[in-house]
Amino acid sequence: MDIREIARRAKVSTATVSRTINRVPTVDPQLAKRVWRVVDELGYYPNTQARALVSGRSRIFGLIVSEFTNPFFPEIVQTFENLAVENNYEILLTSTVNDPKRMELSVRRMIERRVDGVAILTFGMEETLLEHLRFRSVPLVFVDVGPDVRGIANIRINYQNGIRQAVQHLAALRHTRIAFVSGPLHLKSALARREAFKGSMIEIGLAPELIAVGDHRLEGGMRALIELSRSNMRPTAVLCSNDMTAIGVMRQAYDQNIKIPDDLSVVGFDDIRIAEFTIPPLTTVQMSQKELAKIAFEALLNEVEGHLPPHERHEYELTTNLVLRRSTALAQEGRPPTTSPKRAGGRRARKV
Amino acid sequence: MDIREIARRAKVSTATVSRTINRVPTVDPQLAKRVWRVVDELGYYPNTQARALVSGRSRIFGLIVSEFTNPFFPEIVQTFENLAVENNYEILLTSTVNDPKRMELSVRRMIERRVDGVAILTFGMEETLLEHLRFRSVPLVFVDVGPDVRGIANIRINYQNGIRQAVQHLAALRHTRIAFVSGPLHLKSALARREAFKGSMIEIGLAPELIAVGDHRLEGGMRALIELSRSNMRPTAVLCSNDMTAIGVMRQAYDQNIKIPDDLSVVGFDDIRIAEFTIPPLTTVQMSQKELAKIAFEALLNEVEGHLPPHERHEYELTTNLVLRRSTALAQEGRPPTTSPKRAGGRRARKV
DNA sequence: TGCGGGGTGGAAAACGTTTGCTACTTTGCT
DNA sequence: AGCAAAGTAGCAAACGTTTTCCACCCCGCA
Repeated sequence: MDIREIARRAKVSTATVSRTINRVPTVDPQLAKRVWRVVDELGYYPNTQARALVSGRSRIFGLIVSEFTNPFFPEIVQTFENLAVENNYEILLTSTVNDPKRMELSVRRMIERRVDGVAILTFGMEETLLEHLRFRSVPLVFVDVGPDVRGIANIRINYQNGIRQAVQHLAALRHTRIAFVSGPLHLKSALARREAFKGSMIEIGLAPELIAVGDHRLEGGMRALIELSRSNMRPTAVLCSNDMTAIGVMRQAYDQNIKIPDDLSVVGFDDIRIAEFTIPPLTTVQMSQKELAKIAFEALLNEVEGHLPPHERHEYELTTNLVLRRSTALAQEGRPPTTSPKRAGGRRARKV
Repeated sequence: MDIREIARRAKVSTATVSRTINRVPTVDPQLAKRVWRVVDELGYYPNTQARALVSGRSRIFGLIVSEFTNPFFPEIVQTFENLAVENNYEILLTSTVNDPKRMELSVRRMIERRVDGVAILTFGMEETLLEHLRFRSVPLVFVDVGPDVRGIANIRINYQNGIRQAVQHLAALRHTRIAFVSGPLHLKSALARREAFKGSMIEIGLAPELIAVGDHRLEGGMRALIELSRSNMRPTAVLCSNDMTAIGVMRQAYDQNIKIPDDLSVVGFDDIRIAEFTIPPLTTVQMSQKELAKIAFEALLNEVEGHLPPHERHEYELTTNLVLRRSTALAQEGRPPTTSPKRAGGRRARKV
């Protein structure tokens, strides 16, 4: 069943059917009504492929992430989809799983399906691949550390803001031996977080000495805590480069019978969904995934439909903020005899 | 840049280019090589929309889930995508967010993009909507409780298996007061789980009396534990209808200073990713999301490309299995003085 | 030498839309 | 009443492929 069938039954031309469906205002309301009736009766749905072919616009946005199973992304995908349906777009969702082959494939898939724009929300994309997209002048939006190139929108992330808040929060709780567990150091985003930590410590006269390197995953957090608790400057608080690391730290603490937050304060980064569900709920620096997705989508929409000056570099910013939950407490030395009555019975000798 | 451009430069017809690209064996290797060179030089990528238009096959599979932020789905989406790229398919991912409007939109989007098949991995889809798909004879695969209709593939889930294992595991640990926290009772899948629990209890001579109803979310689990611990038959073990519920139970237990697993054993259902990361790691009944996605994808592929008898009802089965972690232990009464040395110091009087 | 047949490559139709152009109808004004 | 202008609707080309014929070439055989 195609547009011609509709035209025949409504006794009009296909042009009129097309115009009716696309709500072109020049068609007579009488006719339009007739067309709509047939459309509804037959349950006609226009063929998007044919549309795309002739109009040159697919109404598809590509979304490249690294892995869906990375808890950072589901919220992003959901928000992106919500915006997409609102604006009559479809999403071509692609994951790189950190595999160069898959990255290349991702880009190829985007091009073959003729997406109208691509949001690249993964770190560590090879620049040569992007040339393919830029070459076809597909609008692009990058997060955080996109190549500094005209014609690519960029979302800069203000790590400093949230991390400073976290450090100062810990300092206010009388912590001085504050450790940092970084992410893998080849990631620009991980480096940026570490630098923000150092800066924030120095600002308030503390030495950023206790730094362990993790891998942004559970295991790295666990290892890092082992390493840190062996040091002779054992920390009373740990700030982590992401939430999974923090969860790893808490898990390791549990295994070593270190009570959180009584014996050790832990702060994460990202505020992924489950941060709220850990035991205890994790205090963390929020980098709003909703907001990020929203900015990314709107940036794309701007590039495609808005009338921004082309070939300019468009910058957006996302800031980060501390959200307090229950994984931090006064440092042990300075704490009054009884703190939170609910979490009684914490103060047992540390085992390590 | 299109196929004609390639044809011109390679001095062949578009037909030959098309055949070359599609690896039709009748084209002369000499010519083919010439074509490929031009293709590579120009970085030509065929236009999928044009392809789809003429071939009638979009090479897109629809995937309908309820919400990406539901931790049950990311693994499914990831696996589905992996299989898709392997088979040169694209995914049209759609979420219903449990909103009838969005469900309708989901179906409409599938039809407009002319997907080759749809996997419906959400519970509670309105049947009338599916008529639209069936009417266009789009291959469908349902999970669990699809309408019993010819031409729709169905993945049956064997809840009984895993739940029986869970109950017997608890019984073996000398638990007798085993409670169940169900999901929302309008969900067939929740009902099935509850029935499986009842059956498994009765089988071994225990009365399935302690049943609270939750909502498959954290909050429901928390409320359920409050309710259960008020009862005069306080349970020593709780089996939950899904993992989020179990996490809620554990959270509530933490707040009430009930030690898990020492004072209370907890078992979840689903084995979502984070079940491994809770404190303590959650013992749960695994309903493999990878496996589910795989079955769904292959079912679709069978319907589309395989030569199964059409108009027959194809059934698949997914079984469930208990995976042991650390949220269960011997019931308190029957436990020897020292159990796991690592988790020392649990045995404090319960506060509730 | 002539003919049949297998193997290759090309011309052109088709897929289902949108849209520029044209032609017709109506309206309003003089 | 006659004409211009405005408002509507239709014709047909175009989008970029695949695929069906069909024609051609070359080979082998009689």
